[in-house]
Amino acid sequence: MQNIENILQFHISLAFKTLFAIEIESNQLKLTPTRKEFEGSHTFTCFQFAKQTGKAPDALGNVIGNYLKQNCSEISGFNVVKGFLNIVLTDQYFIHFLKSQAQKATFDFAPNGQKVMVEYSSPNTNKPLHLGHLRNNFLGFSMANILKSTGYEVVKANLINDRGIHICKSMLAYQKFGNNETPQTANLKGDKLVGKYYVEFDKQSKVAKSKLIENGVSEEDAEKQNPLLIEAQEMLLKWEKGDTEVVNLWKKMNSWVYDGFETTYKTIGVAFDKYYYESNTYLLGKEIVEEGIAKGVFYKKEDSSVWIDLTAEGLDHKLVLRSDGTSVYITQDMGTADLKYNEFGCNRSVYVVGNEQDYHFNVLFHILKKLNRPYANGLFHLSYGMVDLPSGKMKSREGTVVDADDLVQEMIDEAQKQTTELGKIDGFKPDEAQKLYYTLGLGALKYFLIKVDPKKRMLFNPAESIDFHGNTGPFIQYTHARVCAIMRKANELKIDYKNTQHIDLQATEREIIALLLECEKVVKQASDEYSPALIANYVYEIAKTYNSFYAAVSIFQEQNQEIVKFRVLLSETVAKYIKYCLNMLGIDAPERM
RNA sequence: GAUCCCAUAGCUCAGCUGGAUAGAGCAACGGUUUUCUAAACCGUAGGUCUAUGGUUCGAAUCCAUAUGGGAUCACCA
Repeated sequence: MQNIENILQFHISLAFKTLFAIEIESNQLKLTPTRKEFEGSHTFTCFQFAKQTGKAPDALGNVIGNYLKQNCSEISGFNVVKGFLNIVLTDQYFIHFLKSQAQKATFDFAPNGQKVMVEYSSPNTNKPLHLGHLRNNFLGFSMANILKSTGYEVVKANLINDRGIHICKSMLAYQKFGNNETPQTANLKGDKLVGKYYVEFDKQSKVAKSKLIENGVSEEDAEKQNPLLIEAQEMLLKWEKGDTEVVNLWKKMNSWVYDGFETTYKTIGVAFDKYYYESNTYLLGKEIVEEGIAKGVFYKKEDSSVWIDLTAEGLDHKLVLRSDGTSVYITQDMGTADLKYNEFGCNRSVYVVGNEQDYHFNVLFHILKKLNRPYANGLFHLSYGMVDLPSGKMKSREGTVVDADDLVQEMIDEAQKQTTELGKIDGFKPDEAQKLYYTLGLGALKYFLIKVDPKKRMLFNPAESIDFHGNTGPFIQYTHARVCAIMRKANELKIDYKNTQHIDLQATEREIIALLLECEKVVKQASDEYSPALIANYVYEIAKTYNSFYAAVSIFQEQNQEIVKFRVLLSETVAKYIKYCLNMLGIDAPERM
């Protein structure tokens, strides 16, 4: 069945052609949802066509409205208010649409033959995951689901930053102060144990630094002369040379961290198809530098450092290789981009990375375009804002981070508290109840982090637990569970709702179906614009409108059996849409709560 | 110094590819349950859309400038 918006646009375009001999492309005719206070579901704005048709907006609306009413069987009527043509669809069309949706096994788009990689999470192995990582993980996982739903073949990748000076800091502190403790002996998750030594390094190096300053060394020199930092740098050199002792320690501590991360990933419900490790990729990209010089994209300075001039793009001159021939970050990112493409051949590639790296990715993408990489035009940086606390930015060294595992547990506990208070788990087995707390706690957390436009920074107040009422995950989950209760009763009563006949609809019923008509467009937009938030806000709209309907009418008390059937069908379809949308966000839709 | 992002109700956010009287949730106040799940629903109140100018039939939305907040740019990662 063809999309109603296209049908309307087609007929409006035809109206312009027939009535005014004006050719307007269908997709130039913008339709907006009709405001609630007017009758209709789609609105066509006439102002912009007043001049070329020589008619006042109101008159134009009437002429087109009449044409549509006579020529388009999906339209039952129209009204014109101050130049806005509000189009009223027939109830038959709404019901027909509902029935067609009820038959669908899935709302996924047909495969489009394109392949996309979504790189997200990408943690450092020197400290545990925190709230900021959760935003990244939920956005990335959700984005992968949305792309998959719109027809892409998706590869979820995690590029783990497992080497570098920050890792050596944890290693050094462990070596000095760790007494060979292990996650088992310390009874700590592996990532937490390693993180503990990262903090310890910072603490000890501050002590060492202030001692130097006491002895008359300047602030700046004390930083450079700090013996702990020097040792860490030496350790990094040893690692690069493959020193057995250092490498073994590195392997041991990283394996602890990976165990810890896997536990967290499993809990928060994210997964990856491919892991990349910087220890394997940090040397990549040098041959691309050579290639770039040969192509004249890069230039070499006298000190043999290599640069790119991006002033024409409004950026700067940017270093791509140091004078000593060693890589910088962007060198390996070029190499990794090639590696990914050679391995998976994705024509699109999404990097879910915080907005502090906006400039970096801007440069990287410009470089890859200049190097004529076949995948260059499909690159996208899904940049997201920081999660701030009321006190400001989270800082791991200052202990002001909200730990991911702790927060998840708090959410589950809060779900348990609220569920128990409401007395909603009668008849639940203990493990079912536990699963529900988990589903609701995670649902609240994920929705909270996803509903905000990714590019905006957002505020999290630890003093106020994340809400379970209003515009929240549990509200939407609740609506789903409500419908499931309806369906259980409908099945009990053996209502043959799939076979619903044509009836007259209520305004609120039309409103719901009009929303469902929007779904495809919203999902497409979320996919094209890389914004899971659009789906979050959309599914909330559905839940809210359905709850309004639910309170306004009675389904099973209704005398007319055809109306009962219709309402059950409407309810079932709403539940399917809610579940579909929530699942794209990585949120489960419970059947009871 | 340069560049980028952000600013909407007391709070948290939608709306931003120009359209009708700027919307939700939370918090506040009032109401709704012998009926399908009240984590809900209905209502009241709450706004100089940071400011000024411009573009036009029409600006929260586009442009310019200013203010405030954040981030980035170094042979750092």
